[in-house]
Amino acid sequence: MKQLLSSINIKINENIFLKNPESSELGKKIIAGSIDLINKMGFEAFTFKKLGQAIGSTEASIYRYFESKHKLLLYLNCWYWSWTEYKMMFGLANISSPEERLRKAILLLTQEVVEDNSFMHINELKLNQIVISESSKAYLTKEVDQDNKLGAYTVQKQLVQRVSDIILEINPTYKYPHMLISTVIEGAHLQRYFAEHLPRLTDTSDKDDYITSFYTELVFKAIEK
Amino acid sequence: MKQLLSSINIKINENIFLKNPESSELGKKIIAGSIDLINKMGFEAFTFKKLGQAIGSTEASIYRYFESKHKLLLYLNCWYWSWTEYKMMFGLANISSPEERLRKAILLLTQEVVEDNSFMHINELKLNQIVISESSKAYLTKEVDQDNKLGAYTVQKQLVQRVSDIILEINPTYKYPHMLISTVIEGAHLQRYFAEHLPRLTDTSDKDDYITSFYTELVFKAIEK
DNA sequence: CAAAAACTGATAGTAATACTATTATTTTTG
DNA sequence: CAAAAATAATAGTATTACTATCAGTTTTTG
Repeated sequence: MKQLLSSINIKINENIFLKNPESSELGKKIIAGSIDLINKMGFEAFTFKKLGQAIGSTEASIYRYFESKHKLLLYLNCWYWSWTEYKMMFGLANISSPEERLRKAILLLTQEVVEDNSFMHINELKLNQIVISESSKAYLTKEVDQDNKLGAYTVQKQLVQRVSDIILEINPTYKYPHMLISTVIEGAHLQRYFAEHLPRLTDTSDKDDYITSFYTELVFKAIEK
Repeated sequence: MKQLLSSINIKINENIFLKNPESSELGKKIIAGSIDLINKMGFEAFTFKKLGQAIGSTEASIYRYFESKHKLLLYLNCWYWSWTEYKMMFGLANISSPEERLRKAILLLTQEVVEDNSFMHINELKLNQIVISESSKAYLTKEVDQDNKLGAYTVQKQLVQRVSDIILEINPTYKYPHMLISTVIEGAHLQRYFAEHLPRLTDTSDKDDYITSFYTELVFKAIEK
């Protein structure tokens, strides 16, 4: 898997950047550095000036890659979901039972990212943290509709569609497959955040992965005929 | 209900404001005006200067009520959830069946706010929109833990606890009542946002309230013994 | 009812942010 | 190796998120 993934390069919608960060060393430093910095200081406090200092470059140079820090966040978000989609495609291949495929899909969507597959310059662990804490800021803005037109959320939609299709394979009459899956995706991230910062909004345990268990059970009961 | 609610005044945690906005005309204008403006332009573009202009006052005067626009958002959030808790308390009173209480609770948590009970200067409809689009920004920050210590999220926690207790009344062995309810609360808001801006992440229909139906079904199936 | 206290508005000021523009230098590539 | 492209260095602008000061007005309270 590690080998396999490392040889694939994740393609990001071209509308999101001005110059592809994968196309140069500086670009890669911008991505790696931003993952680091946003994780450390939060998206609000993060600036291109600070990023420039951190990676030994300048504000102006970074602006040649991304129009704004909001676009950079869209980029990271896109990357994360494309990466998740790849993991999903490989993870579900060769599983014939739709129930097993669904189970695996939920696992992939809800489990904690622990190992760093070290996708070159991208630390998936830190990126996962960012997606948990910051990604909703990528769409909860007055520019959603514009960004949506640019295709900034296409990958998420695809992912939701893909898993919804599995649900419909199992129960073709289930009425809310998209709602169910988007509830699981966003919910799982939120529950991880709550577990760390607002534990009374969730149920925690040291044992196994409560979050995955909860959502797996939830989905299978929901779609039961 | 309208009469009843109007006579109650919602008490907000004193740590959140510098001076209680309920204590003066200017304070009330700040709240009413901010609900209006944040709704119109989004939290990011909203500033105290613009608010001052909108309500015929000044930036400096507003800063005497709230330390920052973030604190003002916490205030609006607190107000909304306190209001929801009141609606819940009245709505659930005298219902003896825990199943019926749970059903009503889910309805109150997931339904669209349509009428404006006109709680004096507060437009609940607009406030509901703000909570949908902006409230996650109230906790997805690097200051969560501090704000949590101030008690900024106490009402939400209480609400989750209250509904969890109903679940446990129905099924005392259910393992994830808090996760289930916080998933419903946040999920319902998110689904409304998706329905408006990212419809492929949800399932829509013109007919009845799909969101309430979905979450009601989800919860009852989840807690089945 | 007078003095004190609190409140508000007006104005000014600061450091930082989110950019844009210009030019010089370095690197790439044909 | 020359032309083109990319980057660094620097400067500049409007706006933001505040803080500070002060004077006039209202409210409190002894």
